[in-house]
Amino acid sequence: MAPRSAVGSLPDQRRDQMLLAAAVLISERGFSETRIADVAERVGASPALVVYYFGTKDRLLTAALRYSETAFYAAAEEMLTRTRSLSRRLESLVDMTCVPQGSDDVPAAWGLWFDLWAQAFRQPQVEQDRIELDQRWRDVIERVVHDGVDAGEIAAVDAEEFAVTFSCLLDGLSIQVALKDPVVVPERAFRVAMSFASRELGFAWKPRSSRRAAGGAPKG
Amino acid sequence: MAPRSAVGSLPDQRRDQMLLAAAVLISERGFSETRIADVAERVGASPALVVYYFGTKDRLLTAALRYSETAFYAAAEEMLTRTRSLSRRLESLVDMTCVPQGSDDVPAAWGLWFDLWAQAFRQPQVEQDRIELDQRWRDVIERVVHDGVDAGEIAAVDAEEFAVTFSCLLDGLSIQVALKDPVVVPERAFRVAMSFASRELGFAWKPRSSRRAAGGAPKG
DNA sequence: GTGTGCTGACTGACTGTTCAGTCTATAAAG
DNA sequence: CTTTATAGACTGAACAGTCAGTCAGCACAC
Repeated sequence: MAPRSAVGSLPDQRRDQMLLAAAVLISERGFSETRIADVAERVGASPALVVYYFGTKDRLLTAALRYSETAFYAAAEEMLTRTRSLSRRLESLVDMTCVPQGSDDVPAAWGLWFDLWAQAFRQPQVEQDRIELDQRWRDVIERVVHDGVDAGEIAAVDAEEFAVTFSCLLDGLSIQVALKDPVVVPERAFRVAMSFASRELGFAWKPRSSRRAAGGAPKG
Repeated sequence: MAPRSAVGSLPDQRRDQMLLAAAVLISERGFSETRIADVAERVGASPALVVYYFGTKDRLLTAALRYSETAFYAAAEEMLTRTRSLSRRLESLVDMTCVPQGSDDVPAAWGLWFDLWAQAFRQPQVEQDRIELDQRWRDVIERVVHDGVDAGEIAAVDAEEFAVTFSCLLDGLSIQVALKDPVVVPERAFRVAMSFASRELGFAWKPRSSRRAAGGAPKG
């Protein structure tokens, strides 16, 4: 099927398959409800093989968490290379966190965040990982702001302080959206986040009349 | 020990003991890591008795979640009766969410939030409960703002919009604090939240030079 | 004696992990 | 080219521990 020596050995592919499968399952069912037999079945292998690769269930699941979060940030940074305008960039960032998306590629689904937080709250190792990941996220925001200043789109501001505040606001908004709060629907979360940013940074922004239909993720 | 017919029958007391114990344990270990036997041991009863009262583990745990969240909002509303000034009220609300507290009375600890969210994301019944609870929280904020307007402390604003934004910001900040992010320490979370509120609502607010040492709560 | 609070002992199901051993492929030896 | 050896990927089956939930019955109140 796949060219053998394309990139990554066969075992490496297996590993990634398992991590992806685990990430999807965690997102759907939750960390503790994910059985290693489930992961095995999803990649067409025996449970023993999963253990063979990861040694223990915990290591598999935390690796899966890292795997997909890393993918999420990679996607964010990749987006920045395609988009240059400050407002467009911020819109994309908000989209990534506050708008339902059912991509199978990047299962940075909300379910994962909840379990990542719960895990980070109790496991020191995960706690450290999360801190680094979140710092990276704030760095992305900060850089976007600095670029906007450098490009003359906005006046100078305290980018770090903005990044802290904005990232927290996004977290809070995405929680409401993820938990289907009828008051904080995706369009509103988007509008709240963007109008906050435009107010704080001082650029003009108007909500588009109608954004992409607020559909549930495609899902099954 | 306790007067038998003080308030609530003996069984009612038992029930509450169990709910409290369960809440504490969930906060410490997490929802799925909390065993019926643990709860039983903590109240000095047999595991069978816990089942006798709640029928099933799931019912116990979700009831415990509801129990402590309700207690949290009750405490918030009680605070409002003691405090009248807008800024003081907001400070108290921020304190309740963003400052570490180890009260045994109100175990609305952060661990519970993470598990409540994870549960709400997957269980429709819990989802509904959480929505109602959060609406209540926004109502508290909204009322505080309205009172401030009525008392002439601030000019009229869109209180509902503020409540949505502010509650989300608080959620995000409290996550960082709970997960011990070195960049968002409690004092900073407090300052970010309050300066946001003062900016949006238009009242004067200055960070106190040094707030209560960022540390352990008074404890029992 | 009837009901309620309560328990100890038990079990049935689940599931992470182990292990002995199979299969395939590449490498070395003859 | 054939045979043998070695390693790594992989599996089926069993093990061992955990735990939610059951049940028969005890104690005490009314």
